[in-house]
Amino acid sequence: MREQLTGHFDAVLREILDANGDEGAVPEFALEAPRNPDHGDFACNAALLLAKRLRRAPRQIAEDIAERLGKASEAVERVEVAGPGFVNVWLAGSRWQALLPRVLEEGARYGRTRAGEGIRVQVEFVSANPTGPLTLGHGRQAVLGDAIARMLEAQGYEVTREYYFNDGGRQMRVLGESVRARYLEALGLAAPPPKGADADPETWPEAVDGLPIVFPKDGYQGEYIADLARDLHAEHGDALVDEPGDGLFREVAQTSIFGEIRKTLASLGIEFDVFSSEQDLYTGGHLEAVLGDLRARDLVYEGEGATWLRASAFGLDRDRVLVKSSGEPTYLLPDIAYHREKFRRGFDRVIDVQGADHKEQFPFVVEAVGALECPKDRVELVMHQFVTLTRGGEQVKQSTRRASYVTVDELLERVGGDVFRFFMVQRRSESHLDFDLDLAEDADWKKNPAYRVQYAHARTHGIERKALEQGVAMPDAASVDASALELPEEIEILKKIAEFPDVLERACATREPHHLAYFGLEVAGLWNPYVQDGSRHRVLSDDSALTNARLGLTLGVRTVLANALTLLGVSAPERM
RNA sequence: GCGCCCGUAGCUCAGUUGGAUAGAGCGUCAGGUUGCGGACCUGAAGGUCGCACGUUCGAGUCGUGCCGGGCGCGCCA
Repeated sequence: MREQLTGHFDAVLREILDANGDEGAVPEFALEAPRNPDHGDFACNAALLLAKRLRRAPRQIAEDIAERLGKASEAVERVEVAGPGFVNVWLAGSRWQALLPRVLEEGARYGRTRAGEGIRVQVEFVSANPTGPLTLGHGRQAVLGDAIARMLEAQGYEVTREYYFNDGGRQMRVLGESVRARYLEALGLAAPPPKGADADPETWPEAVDGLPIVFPKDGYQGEYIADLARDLHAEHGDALVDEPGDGLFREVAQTSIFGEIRKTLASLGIEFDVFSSEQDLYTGGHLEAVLGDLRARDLVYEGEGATWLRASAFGLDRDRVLVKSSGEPTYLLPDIAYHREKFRRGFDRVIDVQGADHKEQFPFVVEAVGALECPKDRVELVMHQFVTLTRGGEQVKQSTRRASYVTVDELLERVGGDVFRFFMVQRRSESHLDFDLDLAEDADWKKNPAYRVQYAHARTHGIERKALEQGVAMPDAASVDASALELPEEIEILKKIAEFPDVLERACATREPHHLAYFGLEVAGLWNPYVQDGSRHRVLSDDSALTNARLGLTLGVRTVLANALTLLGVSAPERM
């Protein structure tokens, strides 16, 4: 509908420019639905943009546009010049009503496009190292990344969801050592690390009660580590006393924790297509290759016993270590190698979803792969800020170090996957997210935004159930006739339904799924009061034409709500 | 100190490539309903868009400088 009108405007502006002997291009004008309905269905600012160029008053140009436009299209019911020179357009009322058969026809496809057909895009997200359960930050990222992937799929892109984890470096060794320490504690051969006031590792004694503290100072203190150690003790007795932390302990811990992470993701309904590990890059010889290629471009040098990336050559503020003096790579080198592999695997577009704490390092990776002839402008970063948890009006303190943080699992247990997802995706990703646990646990659909949208959807099924009880058939695309929809609130709902494709397109293009959440809330905000106020407009009445139209509206509302919720990974229940 | 993000109603937050009178939910207040359910309706108040300059027909939106909050600035990942 808007495309058509844009075309009309384009043609009219061409005429006007020609009439003025101006052969320049038609300016990029805006044609949008104004907030204020008194300003028409669409408003165009073209006259304002042309005022200077044509040296005429904007209102005068607007009058010209309005006059020509009226003749150009039958879909236009009324054109008006307003304000400083806006051209406001009213479409014939039937235009909105004519939308309904199309929406019912397309159903789950409504809003989808094929814009991305044949384009391969990788979305890398979560990518948490298997050293512990997923935190709320990971949870936000999981929901965000998956929603972005879903939106891209809805636009026809060929999407690969990928999870990358570091299993080659120090962190995993520390993990193994932590489990080993707990194992030795279980055997009575080691003392646990001090707690409470003496918790600072720098002040730990060598031994307590004659037992050495073998727990690493930067070890993982979570209870799950002790659980793993107890399991190993139960299975192997004391047979592992001489086992190094970096061996069996590490492997068992990694496998077990990764299993838990995947279980958490599965309960959120998230499945990855590919898991990539740092270890694969080692065994494939990719690190040496990258290092050699960077060296060939004089981007690597030795200093202080380490190997450095000459990042200052890219205009970045400092150089970075690629290989430590110990001979071990930092995370940066595998990261560069990994990103080069992304392009070698044929992705046209690469999206990295990461927490704000990783943002600083992104340019180093991008510039490095760019120097290796990769199309660096096709890598983009979607950054998200952290999550805080509020309960009873107070922030719940989270401390990774003391392993006293709320996990995704714990929250899922309390509020369920749908509420979790909706809350996590409701905010712009670059804003802090305050997860209000009281609100999330509130079962009241009037208050809890996730339920408000779901309930609006369930209500459309409630109406259908009642219709069937009364022997009234639901209309379909062929039998629906929306012309009886004349009330302002009904036209408003139709307009909102018409917006959906634009909302999806924008949300997808900007990688901002929160627009879909707000769209759902807006639809619910129109639909719930409409249904509630059955005294003024009952859907089911004696007037069969009106009933048909309102049932059609019901199905239209259902369609956009179901589609929006599905794109967010939130279920669209038939009853609540 | 430097870099990035944020600052909009009492609270949590939206605000479409710069557009007309800045919005939603919750909370507050005032009326109306109390019929069965966890979930009733209507309306109102509430704003110097952190501050100040600048860009222009027009700034919450763009630029510069301050103020306040968060994150980052390792041979950690």
